[in-house]
Parts: sequence; structure tokens; C-alpha cells
Amino acid sequence: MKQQRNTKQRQLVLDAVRARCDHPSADQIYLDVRAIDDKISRGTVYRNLNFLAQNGELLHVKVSNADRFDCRLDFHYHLLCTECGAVCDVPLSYHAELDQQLAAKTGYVIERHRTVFEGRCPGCQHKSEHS
Amino acid sequence: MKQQRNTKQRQLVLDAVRARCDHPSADQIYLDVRAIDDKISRGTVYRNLNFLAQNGELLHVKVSNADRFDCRLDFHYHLLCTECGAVCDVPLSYHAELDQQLAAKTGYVIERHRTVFEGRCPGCQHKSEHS
DNA sequence: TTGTTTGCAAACCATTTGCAGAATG
DNA sequence: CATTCTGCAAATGGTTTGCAAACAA
Repeated sequence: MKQQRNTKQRQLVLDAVRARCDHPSADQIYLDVRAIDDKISRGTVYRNLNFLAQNGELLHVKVSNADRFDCRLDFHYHLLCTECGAVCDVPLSYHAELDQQLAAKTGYVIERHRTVFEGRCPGCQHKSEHS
Repeated sequence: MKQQRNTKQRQLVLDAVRARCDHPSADQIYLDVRAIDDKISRGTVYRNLNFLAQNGELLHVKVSNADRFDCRLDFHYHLLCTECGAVCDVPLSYHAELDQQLAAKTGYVIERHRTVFEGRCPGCQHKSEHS
């Protein structure tokens, strides 16, 4: 479940995610990595993002349209501005007890839950104050 | 924000979502409606699902890949079986206070949050007991 | 009649995949 | 040397869109 090789492309992808404080989409990572290695292909970036997320080296954040990736590995919630699309981490703690409650009630084996808050960021609120 | 016409296609789409207790994808709705009106097009189904969700007549549930729709209109959480893809409602209440807490902490105007629990349903647990 | 909606097909976008060749351990 | 990984390009899956004809108000 963890046999792997250290290719420079894999490392570039991982570094690129770690170098960003926002939650980049696969394509943003592609562009970042592309700026360093102009021969790397989209396929390789996608493959490596999935590989790294599966091996627990990255977190996969599923937000509406394009998937995002995060180098913070602990479970946490995200906040999406529905206007500009920005994604940031939420300063609230993960409620693991919900997983347990739900498991007890349903018979499911619960692995986790994902929560995305939706709203408008301060910047976007100002933008449309007058429009 | 609500000027609309009552077309039989729109009604068929709405009825189709209401007729299901699971959380159908757009394509499932298309197939259901198609069984009644074999001339309706995918485009029309997608357009109407979006229209109805925007007008508050349906709830848009965003789960990993394909979007789902729900005729329950109150905010509630969902449970996804990561193996068979089934989606069901969660018997836990919506925590509106989280929205307020987050708004106070971040300055965002929070409209809501979406939570999807991920796990394996009892059926899928049994399936792979031996494999 | 006027503006909305439909059907169709093509376009889109993000992502995945098949394959032959390159690189890793 | 055996395998894993890459680049490329084509394929996929879900969804959106442009347009002319059909239709509701």
C-alpha cells in the first residue's frame, strides 16, 4: 500500500501543494509545477495528486466543482466563498463524536465527514454593496 | 426571482425527484422522466433541476462526483457509502450554531454548511468480508 | 404576440486512461 | 532487469450552451 518511487515529478507536485497556503485545484498545481518543469503533463500531476492523497501525504478537499488539495493532514472543515471561489480553513474543531453517533445509529462504518461552509467573504460583501 | 412558466417537462422533473426517496443524480432523473416522456432531452432536465434548486423547490446535494438532488428542503446532512455510492439522509440535526460561530469569527456572511459523512454501509461491509 | 422554454447537437471542463518509452530501485 | 512512472493524446463523464423551432401567458 505504499511501495513507491521518488520521481522528481512526484516531489515537485508535493512541494507545489506545500508551497501554497490556499487550497489549490489540480490545475493550479499543474501550472505551478509547469513553471518549474515545463515538460510535466497534466496526467502526471493528476496521477500524483491522487497517489499522494491516497497515501496520506495530502488531503483531498471536495468543493463543488473542481477538487482541491491541502497539505494540512488532520481532519478539518473548509469555508468557501460562493462568489469568488476562495477556500480557506475553518477555525472550528473536527467533531469526531458525530462520526461515532452516526455509526451507532446506522450500522455504517464511518470513516470521516467533510463539511464545507458556504458564504460570502468580507471582500465580496463590499464589492456588491452598491451594485 | 420566480417568474416561470409551467411546462410539462418542468413538472415531470419535479415529480420525478419527489417520487424517489433516495438522492438521485441528474442522469437518474433524466432516465426516470425519459420513461414517461421519451422526447425530453438531457439539457432540459439539467436546466430544470438547476432552475428548481435555485427557486428553492429542490435541494442540491453535492457529493463527490455527480451532483444529487433532494426533495427534502430543510438543511440536513448526508451519508455516502464510498463503496456502492448510495446516499442517504443522516438522523442528526443541523447545527446552525456553527454557522453563527463561524460568521462571528471570520466576518463572512455564512449561508449554510454542507456535511457529507463517508463510510461503508452494512451491505458493503458484508460483501468484502472474505475477499 | 412576446418572451420563455425545448430539443438537439456541439462544446466544455475536469479528470482518467492506454500505450510505448523513460527512469527508478 | 523488473517495475513503476511519465508524456502524450485520445477518451470519458457530467454538465452547459447556442440556436431555431415550439410553446405558455
